[in-house]
Amino acid sequence: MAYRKTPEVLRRQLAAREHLLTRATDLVAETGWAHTTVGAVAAAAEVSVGSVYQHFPSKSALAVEVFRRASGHEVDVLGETLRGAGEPAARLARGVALFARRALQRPGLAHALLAAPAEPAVGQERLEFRRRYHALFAEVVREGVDAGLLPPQDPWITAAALTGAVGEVLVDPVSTPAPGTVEALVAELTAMALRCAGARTDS
Amino acid sequence: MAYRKTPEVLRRQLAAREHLLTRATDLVAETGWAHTTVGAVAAAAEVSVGSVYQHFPSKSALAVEVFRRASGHEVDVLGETLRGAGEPAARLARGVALFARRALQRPGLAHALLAAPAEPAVGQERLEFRRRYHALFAEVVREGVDAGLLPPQDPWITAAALTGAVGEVLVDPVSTPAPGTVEALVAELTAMALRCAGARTDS
DNA sequence: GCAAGGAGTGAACCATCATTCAGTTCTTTG
DNA sequence: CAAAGAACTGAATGATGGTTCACTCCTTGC
Repeated sequence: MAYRKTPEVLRRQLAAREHLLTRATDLVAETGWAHTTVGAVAAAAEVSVGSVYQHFPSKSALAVEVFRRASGHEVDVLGETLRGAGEPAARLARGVALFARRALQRPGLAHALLAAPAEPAVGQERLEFRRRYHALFAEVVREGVDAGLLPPQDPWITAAALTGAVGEVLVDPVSTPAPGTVEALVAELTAMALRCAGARTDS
Repeated sequence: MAYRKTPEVLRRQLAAREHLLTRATDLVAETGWAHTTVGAVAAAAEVSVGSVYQHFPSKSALAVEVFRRASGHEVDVLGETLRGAGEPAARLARGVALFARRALQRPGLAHALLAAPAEPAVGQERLEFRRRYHALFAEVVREGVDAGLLPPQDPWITAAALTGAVGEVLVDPVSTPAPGTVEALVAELTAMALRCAGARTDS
């Protein structure tokens, strides 16, 4: 035997894979899924088209991994906040604000993850992650209802509304124009979320 | 001159056009935009591919018209209800219920219109119609706020949440399984909408 | 240095569709 | 019925973009 994979080679391979993923994510955030062709990703990562297939079995697989990474991170962050300390309503408010603020910081990526047209495999993945968002929101709402802090309601519907509301705001490119408007928007969204869940705003 | 268009011929042409549109709409509702190719539409309408181009300059034009017809009808119906008689909150409740009920009656079409991946031209149209839905909802909310019947709020955000919430419920294929569940779902959605706008539910 | 074998390359290949157009069929009118 | 002029047809065309593969370039271990 004259050749064996060395740790150094493996490290380099992994790095190349990471590089492809980050460049592909950037591309998706900037241009959307439609413009993210294999050729474009390869060019952005400064490798050949063929090399992409050394790391991913197909374009779909690459796209799905891009989606999973970005979305997974959001779910984790949101989950941490929603499951944190404090009363359910307070956690809900913090979660919505965090979710919205993060999305508004990276509008392109948020749009790609939540709404932009994508190939079927990514669409499937999107459904799966939407379910996770719903589950997280629904859990907090359920807690609030069970503790008598929120009025009786179907937590799943409320959760869907919250996800949908934030998503809607992002889908419309008319929004997020002035940087100074962000906090006002977040405040309005949070207030809406609390009303939506039936929390007393006693403003 | 040996040939001139006869009213009969014009009628037949118009009928063929209508036929194409209805079959295309059915196809989109059943299989989504991706599977709705020119060839598939032609086959469904039992005409040749070339004939499609006698009625529409391009596939995009056909798709856009399919979308406009279906969505336009929904906007009209919703607008009528939201601008009808009664207090803002009552109209809002009726509008949401109507919107949801109609969507749940034709889940495939609703999904195609609100969420399914589509070509850019249709996506653009979708944005436009989403804005119309928002405007309709926002108008009612604004009326309620101005009349002091609803708490101060950004009507646009509330409208976005309402659209998003109904959309979310439809995007998830897990929903709308049992036919008997529809009314319960509509009731929950309506209650959520009223909370969302800050209307007193005084249940 | 060198043989073995993987990694990297990109032009060629292939599949999918939208679109066109030369030929055919149908309608109208004299 | 015949000529004119549309409407209809579907195979050919063209564009796009994912996938492959014969080839070159590196690394490794002797």
